[in-house]
Amino acid sequence: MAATRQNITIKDIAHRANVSKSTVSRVLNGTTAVAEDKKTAVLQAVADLNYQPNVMARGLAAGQSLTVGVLTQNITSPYNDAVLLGVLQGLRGSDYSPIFADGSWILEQEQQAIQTLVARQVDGLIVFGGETPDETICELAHQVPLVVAGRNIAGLSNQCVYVNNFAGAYKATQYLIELGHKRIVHLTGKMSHVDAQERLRGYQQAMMDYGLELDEALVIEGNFQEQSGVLAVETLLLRGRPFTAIFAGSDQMAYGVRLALYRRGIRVPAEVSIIGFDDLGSSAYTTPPLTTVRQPAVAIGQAAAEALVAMLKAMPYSIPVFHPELIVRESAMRYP
Amino acid sequence: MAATRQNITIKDIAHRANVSKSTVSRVLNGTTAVAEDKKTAVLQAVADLNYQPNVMARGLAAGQSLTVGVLTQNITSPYNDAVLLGVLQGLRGSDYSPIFADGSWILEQEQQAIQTLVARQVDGLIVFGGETPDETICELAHQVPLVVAGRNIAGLSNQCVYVNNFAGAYKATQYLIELGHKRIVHLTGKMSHVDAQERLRGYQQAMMDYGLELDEALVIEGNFQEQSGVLAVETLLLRGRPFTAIFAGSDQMAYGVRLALYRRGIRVPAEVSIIGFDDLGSSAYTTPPLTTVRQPAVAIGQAAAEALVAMLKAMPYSIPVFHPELIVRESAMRYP
DNA sequence: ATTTGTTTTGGGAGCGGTTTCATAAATACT
DNA sequence: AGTATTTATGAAACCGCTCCCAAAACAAAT
Repeated sequence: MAATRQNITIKDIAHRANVSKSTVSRVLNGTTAVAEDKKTAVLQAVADLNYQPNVMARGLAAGQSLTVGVLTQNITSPYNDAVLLGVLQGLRGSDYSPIFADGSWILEQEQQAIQTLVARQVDGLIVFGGETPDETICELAHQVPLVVAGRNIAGLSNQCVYVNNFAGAYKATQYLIELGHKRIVHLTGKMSHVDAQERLRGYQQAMMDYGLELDEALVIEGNFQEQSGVLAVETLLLRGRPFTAIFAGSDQMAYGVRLALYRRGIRVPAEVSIIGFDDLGSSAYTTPPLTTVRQPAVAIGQAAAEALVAMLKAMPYSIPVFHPELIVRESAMRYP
Repeated sequence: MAATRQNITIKDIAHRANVSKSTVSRVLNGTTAVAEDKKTAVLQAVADLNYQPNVMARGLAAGQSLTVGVLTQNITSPYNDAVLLGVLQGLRGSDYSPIFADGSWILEQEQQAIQTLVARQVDGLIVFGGETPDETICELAHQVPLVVAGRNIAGLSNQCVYVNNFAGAYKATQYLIELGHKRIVHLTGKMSHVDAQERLRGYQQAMMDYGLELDEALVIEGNFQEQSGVLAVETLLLRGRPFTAIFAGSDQMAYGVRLALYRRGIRVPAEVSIIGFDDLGSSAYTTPPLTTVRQPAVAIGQAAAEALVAMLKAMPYSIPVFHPELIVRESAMRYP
């Protein structure tokens, strides 16, 4: 029933079952064969006393904590949240519990967070993005099993789970082009993030492949957030360069773009097409519903967690490749 | 620099500083006065060896784990995420680290999650909503310090942090009424949640206070998610009862409502006004920007965490009262 | 029946800290 | 100066569990 707080130990049940502590430990962990009768006696005692092993003692003795550290980055975007949810799901059922520490995209705080996690003897680490340089992470990877989510680190790519941003951006751009658009704006994320860089590359490649001009004025740097979307539109309008479509590097920015256009009375998609990136839950409910590139956020988190658990059990694991998928809804249409 | 994995113990630094383990422990915890010279020697050794105390060992010995358990409910809604972020922030700086377990709004799984947490000797618990009956939580509260977020439990209200849903709903409805609306729809959340019940009450009270008819047909049960918003509008239209405004029990449902109306070509707010509840980040960027009742999600989480930490330190604490605030944007207007 | 080989089982030494207790040193008091 | 107090410090017990090791129990083989 209710969790009885702090008391009965392995000793108690050893006594009650008339065996030694060692034997109790054995049946509990299944490390060695134990006579059937003693086994049931132990199990009975465990049930009777509602025994719960002390995880800390176990951890101390066995040298592992059965926890995995999760280094988050200021959980704030719906996308990250979804990945996190995936992690939780992926861990469920395993014996591991997640313990969080936040880095807030600030190098120093990240280091601090990692310290905290390591001091807590986490058995493994899941690292979300962050500002920590690749080499530092590689180094860290030698000291503790780790999986990186949402970031691809050179020399560690078999421990990274991410989607091909380049391909996703390419698809989005290609889609727009094939709809007849020629003056396509790309609103990037924060360019210090690899994701943003890759998406820009995908956009550029698609434009080039289709023989379209790469106009500098059509690329605007945002920061993944809504507000930068509205700013971008204002900048664009100010510049006066014509455009018929906007490919935003995140759904959130697409929302901002949408609103700014709405404010100016510019119809979507009749006058300007919009396409986003992420496919947040609410993107299916914007007006009009947003055409976007889906990143399977939950699946990514789950894969990361499962891979880590497999690593910890020294079992073979493989990280699936995640392909971004174009979700066609109603915010983009043929031009002219 | 990099976190050195698993090795130097208190013994090492005791040796290096030419003192006993006890003394090291003392200077580290400041439990007893220690001669100045030995103290600096210890500190020096700690610095030299980059010593990190083993949290599990410390926990075992001291009988506390310096972790707090967080019982989440299927992190999935942006609102919950924000509260969670607040918890993380509130814990930062304290010595406590959060460890998560998810209940998914499923009673059985919740129990399981709580078990897990308790087995890990968490020093305190933060409980998010959930299906666990009030009494069970009260009982639990006797066994482990705990704070409840987003739910008000009778007889435990000084350990609950939440907003006054009734007042928030009242405000929203009142606002609509004062704009001249008379046929106001209320789209509720899942009625098994107290929040939804309270909001409904607030709506009803406001209607009554202003002498407006309480038409059963104008109340529709949703489930907090977007889809139930579109369903609601369809139902409404089918019923054929006229209405000029919709007060949705969550922003997400408001999004759904907005889309359904858009589909039917019904203008917002010209023909129908919409008002939501929560004030999610993206609600400022919908078209039109959503008028809604703000719940200070992050602050709530933070308050919960801080209160818990205070409890654990046996310090006096008080949980601030959170007042929902009406955020007037553009989805509601005067009628006629 | 004795020896050899296999399981089972209990005893006990850690794991890395904290904390009680007793001792040694330092300070106070008569 | 001698005794009573008050610190500062180290030794050792303990937290609850795992796991090595050797003793015990049982089987098989000579």
